[in-house]
Amino acid sequence: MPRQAIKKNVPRADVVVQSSTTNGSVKQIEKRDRILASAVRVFAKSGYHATKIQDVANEAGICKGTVYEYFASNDELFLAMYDRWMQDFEFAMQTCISQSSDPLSQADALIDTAIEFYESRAEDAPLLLEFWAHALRTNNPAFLERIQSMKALVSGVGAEITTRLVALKAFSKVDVQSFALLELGISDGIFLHWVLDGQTYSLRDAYKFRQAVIGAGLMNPALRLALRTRTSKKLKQGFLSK
Amino acid sequence: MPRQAIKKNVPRADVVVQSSTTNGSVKQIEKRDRILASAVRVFAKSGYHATKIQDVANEAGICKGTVYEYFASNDELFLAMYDRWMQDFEFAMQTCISQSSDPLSQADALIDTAIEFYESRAEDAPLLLEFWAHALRTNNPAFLERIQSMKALVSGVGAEITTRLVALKAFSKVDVQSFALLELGISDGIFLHWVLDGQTYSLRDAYKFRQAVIGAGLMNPALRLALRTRTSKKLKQGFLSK
Amino acid sequence: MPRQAIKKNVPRADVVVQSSTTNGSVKQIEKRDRILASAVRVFAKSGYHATKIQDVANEAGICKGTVYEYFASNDELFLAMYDRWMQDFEFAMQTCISQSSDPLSQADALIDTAIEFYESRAEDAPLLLEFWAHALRTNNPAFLERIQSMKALVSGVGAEITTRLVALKAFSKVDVQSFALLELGISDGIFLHWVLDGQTYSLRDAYKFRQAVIGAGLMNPALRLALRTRTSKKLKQGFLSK
Amino acid sequence: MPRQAIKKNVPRADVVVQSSTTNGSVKQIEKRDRILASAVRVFAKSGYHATKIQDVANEAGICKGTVYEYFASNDELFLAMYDRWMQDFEFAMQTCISQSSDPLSQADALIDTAIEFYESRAEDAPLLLEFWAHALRTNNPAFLERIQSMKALVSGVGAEITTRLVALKAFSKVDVQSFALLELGISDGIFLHWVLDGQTYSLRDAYKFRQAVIGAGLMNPALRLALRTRTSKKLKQGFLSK
DNA sequence: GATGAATGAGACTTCATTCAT
DNA sequence: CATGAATGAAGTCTCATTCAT
Repeated sequence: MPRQAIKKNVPRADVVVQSSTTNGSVKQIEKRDRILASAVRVFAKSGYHATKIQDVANEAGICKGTVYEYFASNDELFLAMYDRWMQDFEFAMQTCISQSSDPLSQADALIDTAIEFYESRAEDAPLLLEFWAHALRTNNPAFLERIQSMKALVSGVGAEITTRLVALKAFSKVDVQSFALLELGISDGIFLHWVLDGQTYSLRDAYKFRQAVIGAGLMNPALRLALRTRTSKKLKQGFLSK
Repeated sequence: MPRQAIKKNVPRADVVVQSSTTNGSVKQIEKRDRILASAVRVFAKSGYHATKIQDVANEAGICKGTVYEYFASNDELFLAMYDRWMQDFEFAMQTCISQSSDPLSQADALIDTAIEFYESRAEDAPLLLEFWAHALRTNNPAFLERIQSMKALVSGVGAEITTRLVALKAFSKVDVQSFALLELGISDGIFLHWVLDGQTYSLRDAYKFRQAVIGAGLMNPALRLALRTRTSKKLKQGFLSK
Repeated sequence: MPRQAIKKNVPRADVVVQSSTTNGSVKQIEKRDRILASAVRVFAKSGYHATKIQDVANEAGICKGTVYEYFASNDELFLAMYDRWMQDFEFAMQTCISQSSDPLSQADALIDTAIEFYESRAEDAPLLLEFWAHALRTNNPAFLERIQSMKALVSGVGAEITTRLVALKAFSKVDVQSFALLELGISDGIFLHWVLDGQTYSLRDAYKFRQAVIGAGLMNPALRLALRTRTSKKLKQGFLSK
Repeated sequence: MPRQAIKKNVPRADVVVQSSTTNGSVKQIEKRDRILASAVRVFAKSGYHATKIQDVANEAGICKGTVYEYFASNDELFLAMYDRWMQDFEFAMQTCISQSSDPLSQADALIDTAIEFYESRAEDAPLLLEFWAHALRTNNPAFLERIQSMKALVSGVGAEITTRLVALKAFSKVDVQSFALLELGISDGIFLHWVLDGQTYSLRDAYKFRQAVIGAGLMNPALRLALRTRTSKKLKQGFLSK
């Protein structure tokens, strides 16, 4: 069935619970994973546009035609890579949130998740930018859709936490959707400049600095007072000092 | 002068006050400008990677070879486009800053400049993302250099204003470099998501919302109190409501 | 294996005795040979500089891209053609030399080899000139290297024969290296003018005439006397009479 | 009259005896000469095929279009260059011959002329090879015609000298046409290898060595005896020793 | 399923030549 | 006459995609 690569179903790695009769499928899935992992390495090294199918095949130690058995195009590889990432991110986020029921801790944990996620993928960071840029240009709507659903997910979680913080009077009243979206923008903006600056400072410090600034903004006076010393110290220190 | 397109001197548009003896130069500059303008239109429509020199030539109503007379490559065209933008942005920023000597007004004005700049170039917005992504991938260091110098310029202005706000005790003490860089990141992050969201809400409202959040964070208690009503209203309203 | 045409191993045609397991390789080699043969035909007809990859592909009945699978450039094709020639020449020379152990006969045989080689490739003759001219101009050092090694080979054989002739007192004492090099120059010079003259006379006659002149020069008096009649006849006859 | 460069008559430099009314023509001729000289420099440096009209114009300090005023094509420049050379060569040869009436001295002088001519143009040497190669390939018959007439001239002179040497019984009887042609081939063959060898030895020594070999071949016994010591020394020494 | 040779559309770039100024 | 910008044909080379083995 070599001729229609596109027909291959695209199984989630975590759904691979297969009966013994679909044994062959397991192998297929493993191979698909191997190709995808190779693609990410090549993408990360050379960038999306400079990556040729042949490069991916070489990296995976297979031959060109075989890549087409599993992925119909570079675009599909790129999407699958994003899916894998976002799966990981979602998993990390859910794990993180579930550790605590206190919204303030959860807010912190959410940011930590983002930091760890990005820092652990520092080499792939430019790929995210390329993904965004590509999503805006390609005719394939799947790209923007993926981004939208990821945004919905993350800002949904953020909005929920914020809602609870407002309910607890820890935060001023605020349009939670807007605030969650703003937070997302801020996070990605910091990330963006961290990447453009060649990752020359600590992403964690930058995020913590932003928390000191933003947090201070919405907190109620009592809470702000309680955190004043810590906040003040962080503000004065910045995130650029070595 | 066909073989060294790169050597064509690249005069600032605003310096083109030439004596009659440099007549030929003026024509060249005008042609270069025309090609560049065509390129931007094509880039904006199809994206950087999908744009072929032939497309630019068609758009400009000239033939392929002529494009090469003025720009050695697509990259050069892309850089020139960015230069033109940044020139415009710098000019707008300087004009804006010089309107007032009050740092609070200047901070507002700075943000207004950014808003107006981006909104007036809404169609080209994805190009900025592509520029960033490309800068991280190409071997041509000029791309990242351009970004660095733009960052230095804007964050320099921001840092100066912040320094004065801190000196006036309007703002809490803060590492001004970090804060200026954070502001830049935040601005670009909001812009990024505005673009990814298909520019479906008002960029201005988003920026104003962010001012309510951030400004509230660093302001001294008196100032915050004075602005409380306005801030509170903005926070509650968000930027997503139509 | 498309991206590194150059890496294709370039087996000597006479070594292609392959086990059945290297079946694929044999096919590749055959195809390479077929392309090369086509290239030589096209080169011979139109000349090196006028030959486009597309022409070679057309002649071989394949498409452009396929040529690039086997040869990275026109230059490589040209070199391979020369290699093939020189392989053939070397083989013919070695065969010829080994037929006899008498140096005088060997000297004759060597010249016969050259004559037969050139005459049998009369159509390709201008290509040799082009190869020389190109070797002096291209940045690719392989061209001159090939020429040098061919010169070393031929003049080495010539020097050895001459050394033996001198040892036998058949020839006057002479610097054998210089003499061998001179012989080579003379041969190629005659060939050159034969080509420039449109191959309008017999190359063989010209070479024989030259033997009468040169041989007469170095031979010892006894030998010269013995050959006088034959030599004298050849000298009087020249090589231009039909 | 810019449109038909080809119509310009191609005056010999030595024929420029013009009335004052054709004053402009003198300037034209001078300019033509200047362009030609520039062309030779560029040809010599980069080779015929790598030379663009623009390069010639740059070297001459004029602009591209002007080259076309004087030469319709690169080919015409190449031919003109050859003409200039051959004019010089012819002049040198005639001068040289006329210095003496003794054919042996004239034969020597002829060779000296060739040596000096080639040595003084060592840098241009590869151009001669390119000229030959090009002559065999181009559709323009003028190239081969030029070569033929030069050959006729030189071998004519050579034949005349040889005829006289034979008449004087200094040389054995020989077909003078063939011998003259052989001499020409030998000269060019030595020259050819001298160029291919990177001009690493003395062309003069190589020519003198060849004279020892060839001269010895045709000379009558008495003459040979008279020159024996000199000849023998040259033969032993060769031309490769430093 | 895997392979990798073949394909050929298509982008890049160069440059001889023209021609308006 | 000189200029040099414009032209566009022509060649190089790449690589996504197909498909026979």
